[in-house]
Amino acid sequence: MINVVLADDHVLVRDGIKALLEDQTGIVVIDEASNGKEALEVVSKNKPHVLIIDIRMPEMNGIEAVAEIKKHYKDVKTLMLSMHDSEEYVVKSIQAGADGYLLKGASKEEFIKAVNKVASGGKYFTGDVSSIIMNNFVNGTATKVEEPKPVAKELPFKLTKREKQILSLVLELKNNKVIAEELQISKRTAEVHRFNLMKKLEAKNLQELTNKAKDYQLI
Amino acid sequence: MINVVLADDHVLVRDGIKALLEDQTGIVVIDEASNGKEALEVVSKNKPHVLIIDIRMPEMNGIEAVAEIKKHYKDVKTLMLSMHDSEEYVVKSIQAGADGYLLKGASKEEFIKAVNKVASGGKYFTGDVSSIIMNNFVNGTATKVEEPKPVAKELPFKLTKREKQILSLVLELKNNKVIAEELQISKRTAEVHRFNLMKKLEAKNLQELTNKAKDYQLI
DNA sequence: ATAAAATTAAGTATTTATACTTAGTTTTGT
DNA sequence: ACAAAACTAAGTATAAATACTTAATTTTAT
Repeated sequence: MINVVLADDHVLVRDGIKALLEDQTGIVVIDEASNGKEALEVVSKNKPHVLIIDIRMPEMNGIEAVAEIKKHYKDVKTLMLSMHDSEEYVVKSIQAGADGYLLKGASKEEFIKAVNKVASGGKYFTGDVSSIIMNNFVNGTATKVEEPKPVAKELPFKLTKREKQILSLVLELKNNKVIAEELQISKRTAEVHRFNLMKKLEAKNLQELTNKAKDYQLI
Repeated sequence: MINVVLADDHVLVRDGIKALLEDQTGIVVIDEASNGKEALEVVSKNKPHVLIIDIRMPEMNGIEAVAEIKKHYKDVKTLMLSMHDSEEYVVKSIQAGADGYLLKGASKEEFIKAVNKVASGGKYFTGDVSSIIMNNFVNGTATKVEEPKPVAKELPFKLTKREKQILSLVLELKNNKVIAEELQISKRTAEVHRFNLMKKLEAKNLQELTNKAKDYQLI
């Protein structure tokens, strides 16, 4: 049985969520609060498994409340509720230590999934805010977190789109045959592009080509 | 109008997704592929806005395909499809540069939301995989970020001193003539060493040689 | 609409690399 | 001292890259 505390300043919203969750065996709403301060008190009294808390509330907002709670009751899981996918809210919620984030328009199924997930020690952030998370926190190989890149030399030439494409394949040490197959062009064409690249970069072998490509940051 | 390419090895799945998306104005499936290699070709030919790609496929899996595509067609957005929320798949997809991740059980609404989101330059990772993302990539106040472990593979062979010497020159993309001059040996000798290196590392081209050398940390 | 730029690809000759094999000459370990 | 391992390098045949040129399409910009 998962014990839940609901914090939202609108009774209607609390009732709605309660209805949504409670005809589901396994989840029970044991107490409620109508602002952040109250949420703190209720959590300290009841030690629920999960606190579902709205972000915009009077007295003390949900994010501040969660930051406090996470300091003192580390095993109370927290699920943020918000009207919109505000970047600021999402970022601050994560920094505060929230275990999940749902929009108020979430379906019953998603609500239940989220509560179960965070109760069992996982996280649940709705897909609607994934874009914000990825852009602000994740630097996967291909994602940007604004690296301070060294100054590139000025290009005394311009490469066409196709040439850049072929350059990148050449730099992977692929031979013309492979490049041709990959781009669905004739091997002879690949050769021409490679030849033009060598000319433009004034390289007389692959080694020089990679070096210049690095210098000009074509890499 | 958003142009989509679908890659999945099951025709039924493709048909299902197509049906799901196409009665929605604004999205059109312009081509299909049944494995990763084919996906590469189709993408190179059609330059779609979005590639929806299954992860488990024969020939070349979806993650490898996306990694390739992201290198050469940076503005083709990619949406991964997977049966389950496998940690490995999610992590590798993000590292490959995927723009989104959906489970096959996603609703029509979520599908359409995801396609629109990635097409417009955003990200869409379903809530079901948020836990994985948070645990692996996000270091909010309370989450851990793990260091990448550079574990070298065990060497199933031994390189001689001379071979290591020549390997390092080969990896600098120097040709046999240059290497021979540098080491004051005959070009033919350099060739033999290079040949033996290729054999030992089981590489069939320079590209594979550099990759294996990296794997075994001979670099 | 049309000129300029880009992409495509063939032709030709020369140089390198690849894929081996064989084999003579050092080094090195015990 | 002596066998094993390492280094050297030639032979041969095939495949690929290099270094160009020419030129037919296709795309892009004005």
